[in-house]
Amino acid sequence: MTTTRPETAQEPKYWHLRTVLDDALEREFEVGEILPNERELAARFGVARATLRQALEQLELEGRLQRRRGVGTTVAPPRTAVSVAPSPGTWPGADHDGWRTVGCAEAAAPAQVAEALGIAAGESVHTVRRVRTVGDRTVGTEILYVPAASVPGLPRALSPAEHAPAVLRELRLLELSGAESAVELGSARAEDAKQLDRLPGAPVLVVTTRYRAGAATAAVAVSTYRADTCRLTFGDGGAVDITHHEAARAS
Amino acid sequence: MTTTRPETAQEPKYWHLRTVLDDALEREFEVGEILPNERELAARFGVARATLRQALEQLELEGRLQRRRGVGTTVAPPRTAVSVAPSPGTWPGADHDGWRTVGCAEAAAPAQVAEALGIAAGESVHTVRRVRTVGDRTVGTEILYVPAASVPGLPRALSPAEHAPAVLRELRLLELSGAESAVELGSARAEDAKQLDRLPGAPVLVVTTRYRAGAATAAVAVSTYRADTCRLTFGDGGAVDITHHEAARAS
DNA sequence: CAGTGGTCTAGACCACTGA
DNA sequence: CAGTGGTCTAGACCACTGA
Repeated sequence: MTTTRPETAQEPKYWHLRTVLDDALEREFEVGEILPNERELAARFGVARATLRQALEQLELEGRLQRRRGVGTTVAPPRTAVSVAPSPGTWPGADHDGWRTVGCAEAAAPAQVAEALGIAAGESVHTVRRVRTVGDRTVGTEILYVPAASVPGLPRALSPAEHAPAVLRELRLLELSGAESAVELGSARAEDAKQLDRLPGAPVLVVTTRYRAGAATAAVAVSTYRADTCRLTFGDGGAVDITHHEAARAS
Repeated sequence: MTTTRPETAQEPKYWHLRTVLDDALEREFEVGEILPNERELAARFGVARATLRQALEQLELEGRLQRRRGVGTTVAPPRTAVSVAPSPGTWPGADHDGWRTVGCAEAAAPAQVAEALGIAAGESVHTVRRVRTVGDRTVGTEILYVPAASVPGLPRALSPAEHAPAVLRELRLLELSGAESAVELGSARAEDAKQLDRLPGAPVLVVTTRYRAGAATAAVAVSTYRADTCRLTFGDGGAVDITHHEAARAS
């Protein structure tokens, strides 16, 4: 038996498949086009379906494919650029920042949240839930934690519909002295997954932002974006459009 | 047959397992501690090894576990905070920015790189390769593309050892007018994977940064960080330490 | 209800590590 | 060389979609 590429004999089958499929996608498929089904593709490449699926998973993770149960696998459009921490000096909840409020509650701060906010566990915190949509797609969800102490002027008796707007309005009365963000990889919890139209465990980019007013932390936001379809942009613009995929080929 | 939780009967087994393991890690294990091997764990939970592995993969993706072939699975330490785009107005290659140069070459710009740089394909570009280490761990790799036109004062005949330092030095002579970054999920190519001590296809956070001098793009950097072990920080500090894992529990 | 992707099994064998 | 995680197979069945 001879192999055509003895030097790459070590390469896992699924990784090689990924490359082959990736090239084929670029050459022979249009965005939105539907691929042959998995059983068909596996047979065509002479591998088990599980192996084929490993390759597809990679490509989906990289934003090249989109798979939907009961429907099929399609070629994904380029990732959506989502601007994060857009204009310095801006509190969350500006009028047209792309977010839509879906709920708000007041409760005692769990330990981890309290720690991030620099308050005692159990102190009262407003929890504003928001979703971000681009076109008609939900690309991100967010939980914004605002200590009750940050918004002392908040009226008492608020209707559920008035709660979130009031909290955000009060927040804007504070002078924002700075904000820091961190980005890391996570997996979608059941609730987020449903809102993002993904299965639980889907890879997400988690952005944690701390908003400061004076020396204190006035609020903390935890935002969750679909990792397969989003590219998070920081700084003045988001125009850079070299993807990892293309850059790697170039190297 | 009755299930103890009829309302969660729909939950995939591997997802439930992930949760159970995650709780067990927090309660019964120390950072660095080694877990029972996969065959043992699968037997203990009464699932196939493949199913157990799906749960472990999730936890590794989330930075909770570290798996090494031939060694075992250990509880991972908290993610390393890596500062990205640290001080505004700073070119890459400052003296102590955590990067170490590992090579430099000059070649014709491939199409994608040329486009990002705003130059014609085939124009000459210096390609500086660097790695970033924290402690003795390589957490990131980078390719910095600098058009030859950006560094006109570069001496001719340079020894390989002098090439990269000279390019970075020339770059610092330009006035930096701004920089934009984008973060997205990718998978490690063979070369990056080796440097990051991961297998090909490992999830990485890809940061693409465009450095501007005047209206032109003076350089583009593509940095690749281990997604399992890194948390990328933007802005003044990186002190926010709510992880997705903990925030989700709190919600 | 046909067709799709998602989950799960039981098993074999390979690549790698460190004693 | 024993023990670990990584790869791969062949198959069954489930959940979901849209005609």
